[in-house]
Amino acid sequence: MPELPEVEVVRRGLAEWITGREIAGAEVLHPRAVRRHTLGAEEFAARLKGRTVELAARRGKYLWLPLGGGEALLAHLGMSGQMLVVPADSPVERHLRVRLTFTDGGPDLRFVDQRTFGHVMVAPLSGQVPEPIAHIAPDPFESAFDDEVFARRLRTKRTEVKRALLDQSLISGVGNIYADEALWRARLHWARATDTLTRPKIGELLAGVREVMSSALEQGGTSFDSLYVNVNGESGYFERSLEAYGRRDLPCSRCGTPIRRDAFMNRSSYSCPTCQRKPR
DNA sequence: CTATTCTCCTGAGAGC
DNA sequence: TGCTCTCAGGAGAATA
Repeated sequence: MPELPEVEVVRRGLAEWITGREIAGAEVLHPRAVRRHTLGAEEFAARLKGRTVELAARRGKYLWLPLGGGEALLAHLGMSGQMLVVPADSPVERHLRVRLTFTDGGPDLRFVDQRTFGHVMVAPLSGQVPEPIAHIAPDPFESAFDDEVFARRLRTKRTEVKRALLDQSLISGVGNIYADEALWRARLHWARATDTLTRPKIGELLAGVREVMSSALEQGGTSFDSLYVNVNGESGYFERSLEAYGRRDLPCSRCGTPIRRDAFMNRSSYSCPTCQRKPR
């Protein structure tokens, strides 16, 4: 559920509330949350103790907190992960997985994750980016993202355009929801073969990705309040602004045709049968 | 090498 | 009411 805009909302919250603070201790309440930290939960906690958070960074759906010494606390929210900034004496959340306390006695940073697809780890930085995510492409809001390189790589692939959008090594930050929204904006069917896309159409697709994510980010900002870093996918934006995703049988806002749901990669794909013509 | 499928997980909601 | 089934889906691992 959390895609680039939601993760960016979290990053901003962390930048505001966690930057410059020294970690007093870390507690791992569920080992699965640190499964990608190869040295284990105890080492994870020990590695964090006494470290100071320098800033909050993000690429695509990953976010990380540089800790100095060439290392960072790297996090992926998965499906249901939340980073909450809550008073240290707040009751333990039902799905609390990792808890960080700080030497200033201020609010905790808590990683809460119902479905445990998310994870956190301490990882070395290689340049600006944590080593474990070096294979991830820049996201479309980074200056490092090159539209021409994306277009070239996209047309070289032999797959469907939606699969390509979800391929984080090609473009990062796009998940199932914003993929459907971007395709609707670009009037592209999800199954369109990437090697048949024209350069102008790829331009429309990238514009669609950027527009929908920018718009979502503007509205995502509203779900953040002072002591609470919210990753609440269903708030505000989803009710009002989605044009395709989750709108099965509802009229397309451009042409009135009922939106169609197709099975796609063991999940769903929503599109307008009229605006987004199925390829032969 | 590339492209695709499998797997992990919990809770909400539907259907009987 | 309480059970079973389906669905939600990111991304690394496994497979074709």
